[in-house]
Amino acid sequence: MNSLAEENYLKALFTLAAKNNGEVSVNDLSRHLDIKMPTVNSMMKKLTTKKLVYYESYKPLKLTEKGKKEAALIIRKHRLTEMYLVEKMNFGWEQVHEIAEQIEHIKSPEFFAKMDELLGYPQIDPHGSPIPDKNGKMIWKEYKKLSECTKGSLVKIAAVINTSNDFLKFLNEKEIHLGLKMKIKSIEPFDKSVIVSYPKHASETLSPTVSERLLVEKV
Amino acid sequence: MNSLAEENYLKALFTLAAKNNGEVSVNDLSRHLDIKMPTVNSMMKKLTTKKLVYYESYKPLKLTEKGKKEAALIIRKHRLTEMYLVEKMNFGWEQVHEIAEQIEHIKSPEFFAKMDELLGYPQIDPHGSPIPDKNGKMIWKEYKKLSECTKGSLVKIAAVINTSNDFLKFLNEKEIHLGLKMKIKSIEPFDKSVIVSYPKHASETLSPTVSERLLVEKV
DNA sequence: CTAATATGTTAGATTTATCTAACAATTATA
DNA sequence: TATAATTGTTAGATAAATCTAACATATTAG
Repeated sequence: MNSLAEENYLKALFTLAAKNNGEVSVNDLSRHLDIKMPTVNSMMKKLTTKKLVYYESYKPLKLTEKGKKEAALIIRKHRLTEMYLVEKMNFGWEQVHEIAEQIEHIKSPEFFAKMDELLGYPQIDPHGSPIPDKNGKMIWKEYKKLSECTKGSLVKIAAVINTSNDFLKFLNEKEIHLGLKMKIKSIEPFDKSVIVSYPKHASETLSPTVSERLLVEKV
Repeated sequence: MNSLAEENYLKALFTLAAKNNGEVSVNDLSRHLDIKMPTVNSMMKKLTTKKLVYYESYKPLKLTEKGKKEAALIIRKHRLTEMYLVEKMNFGWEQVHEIAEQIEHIKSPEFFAKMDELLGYPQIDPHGSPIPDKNGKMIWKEYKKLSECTKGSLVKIAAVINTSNDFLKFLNEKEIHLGLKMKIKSIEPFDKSVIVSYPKHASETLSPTVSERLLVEKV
């Protein structure tokens, strides 16, 4: 079992690696965690003996497969918690990060399995970030909300957040489905409505309520 | 801010003190926490310098007012968590203790305030144990479920668990209210129904569903 | 009331996670 | 390319929470 400190190093390695094609420097980690380099250095030796990190002096740090899996499971707990707090406890997104930073270290598979169940086994969180499954596997895309895209871009619908029946019915009526490609014609400056076009629909206006719930990828 | 270890000592002191009129020995604590006496001894010195415990060599340990308050707040978090897990996440009572032991250490007043709100500000948990309020104040009785009482005993209704409208309506119809005194005439051996008598009701049969939700005190 | 037993204390060691100071290797730059 | 700047490592110190061994005080029993 990993300590709280070890878990934080694993998580940091995982997220930093995502930005730097799998390689992380001691200095990056040190700054990211606000922990001095010698401390990071010795923790890396420790994680190496635990086969979680692959480390050679003066070379970049890499997570082993085991390390990646354990990190993904912590991130899973973090994202499930955030989503649970927002969806089931009515917190605002800006409030949940700090709480999730603590709850992600709770040791209880049942607790997170229950959250997962109550949330309907989501694969993507409402920021468009993937939620690893209980084996640490995840979709390797980071999606963007339609509401965050810029005028002129061509995007593909990748996922939908908070699939209430009413929302799904709405999408059906508008003939919006996964994989659909659409072009952003313009964005209404006043209320941030997004005006899009796609096959059989030369111009549709999507309110922020809708564009916040559609996750897309650039094409 | 207290460390996780310190919080566990405070909680243990509080619960042990409840059984021994406020005084706890180093040995009791040591056995209860499964931590060796010298460790407990030095932690008590530390908590004394933090004004949480009053300690003199070879004398029993006592929590200060400050210590009692901080302990009560941890117990509040524990009991709210247990209740939340059962009522809102469909856990069984036997599953929640371990999870609550971890969640009680989460630092986030907002998180527990939200649980409290979603549970309707309960003052007593479904075991009949009081839940301290956010100032650490609590009702100083431990109630028993009616279902746990024995034949012949005279009891007073002290609290009601899980106050659904249907249940309150039922109690109204039967003229059962807080403060009502009733005698337990007998207990049906087969299904554990409780047969009671009280003013204007010479004999009422209460099913386990009901007797599990009525908390009483002996008179 | 003494001796045996139980309880409590002190001293010093260990582990984990952190730090600072000093030194070494690598990378960037003049 | 030589040197300066950055990055990484080693050595040793510190604080928290635990332990064991040895000793001291209290309590209980004969």
